Amino acid sequence: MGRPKNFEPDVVIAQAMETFWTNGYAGTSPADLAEATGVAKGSLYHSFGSKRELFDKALALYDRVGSEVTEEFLSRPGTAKERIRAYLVFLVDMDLNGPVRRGCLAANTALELGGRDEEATRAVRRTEERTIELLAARIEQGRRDGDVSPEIDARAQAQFLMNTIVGLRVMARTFDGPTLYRIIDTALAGL
Amino acid sequence: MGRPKNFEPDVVIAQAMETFWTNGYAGTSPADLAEATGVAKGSLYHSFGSKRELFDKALALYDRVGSEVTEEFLSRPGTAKERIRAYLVFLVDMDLNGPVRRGCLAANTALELGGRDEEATRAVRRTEERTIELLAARIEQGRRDGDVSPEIDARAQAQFLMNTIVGLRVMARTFDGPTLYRIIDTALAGL
DNA sequence: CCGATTTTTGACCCGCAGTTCAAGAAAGGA
DNA sequence: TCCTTTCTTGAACTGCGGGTCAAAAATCGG
Repeated sequence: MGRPKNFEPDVVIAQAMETFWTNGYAGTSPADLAEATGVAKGSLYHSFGSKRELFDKALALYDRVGSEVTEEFLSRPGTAKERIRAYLVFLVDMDLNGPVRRGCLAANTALELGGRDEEATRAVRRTEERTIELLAARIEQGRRDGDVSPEIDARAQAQFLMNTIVGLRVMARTFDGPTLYRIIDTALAGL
Repeated sequence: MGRPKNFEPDVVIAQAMETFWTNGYAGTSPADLAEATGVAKGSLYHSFGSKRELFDKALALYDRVGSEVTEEFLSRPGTAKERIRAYLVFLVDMDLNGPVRRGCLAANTALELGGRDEEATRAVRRTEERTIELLAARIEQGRRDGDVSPEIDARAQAQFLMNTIVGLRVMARTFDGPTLYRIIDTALAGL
């Protein structure tokens, strides 16, 4: 009972995520969120409590969607190296083709709030860990399939790739496509 | 003539740099700068014009100091791989040992202002380019010395290393020392 | 010592960020 | 229909961020 919500909370969270992604946490005002979602400020506070709590929901959504995309990319047919390259290229292209280069929400948050904000730091780390797991699993599978050398330490390699990804998404702010693609090639030379 | 300045502009810029480095551009208020420098707000505005202009000076200083340190590290005796490893370890340790993990001012700025702020983006890119040059030159020298394979493309390798550095300085916000050192090892395996 | 020049400084201003709130609107139940 | 509950919304409030200013304080040349 009571008056029904006249918006889909999940949709609003998704719109908020986009806004935070583009403008950063501090760079997004309640007014921005109201405009982006079409929901009045007061109503947002009523439903989500605070800007901060809404941001947490946005981070969680980003984590879910991100790991789905990663899984999807890595599970398609091909060698480990091929699939991982396709994934990295996809990430870079996402930045290059967008109207604004916004990088990775998790990495952006790590830089903006990392160390200063307990909860945000944990959320970011969770997202990174999960990606590392997925990469490590795919490399492991490559070893079983025989397209990855048994010398390779899957987890170490996955952590290194995670580092490369984070780097790329920051470098995408300042460097051009060819340079970024060349970095991908060099990073994957060891696989 | 006129009343002499009560402070060393270079010292104030250095103190401002530290503050921006720790708290970010948006996260640093004029009041913070006044407290960090011991100079009253009005006086800072009189001398530097605006928060933004002071930040530009801070970025320029960071660039100068950074390239000196890089040069210093790479020019010591040893193979290219040894010297570059020492440099990467130094950067990581800097973050790990500090009271707060603040990463790299240039990378932080790339994320905070990159794409949105013309001047800042250029400054960051300048710093990154310079580092790449220094790394490429050292690798080139390694090739001449015979400790680097002639197969290696010095510039591509340098860009890749720059990417690794940027990644490390973001990952330092969320990951522990051993993981970061392992990433360095993996990244340098190809040299 | 006086005026010209340059700094110093806290007080002051404007606007906006983040939040709260009171009044009203839309449901369902008795 | 009226009451309760839940949601909606713009108005209003508080605090602070970035910046300006007027008056006082150093310094120097004449």
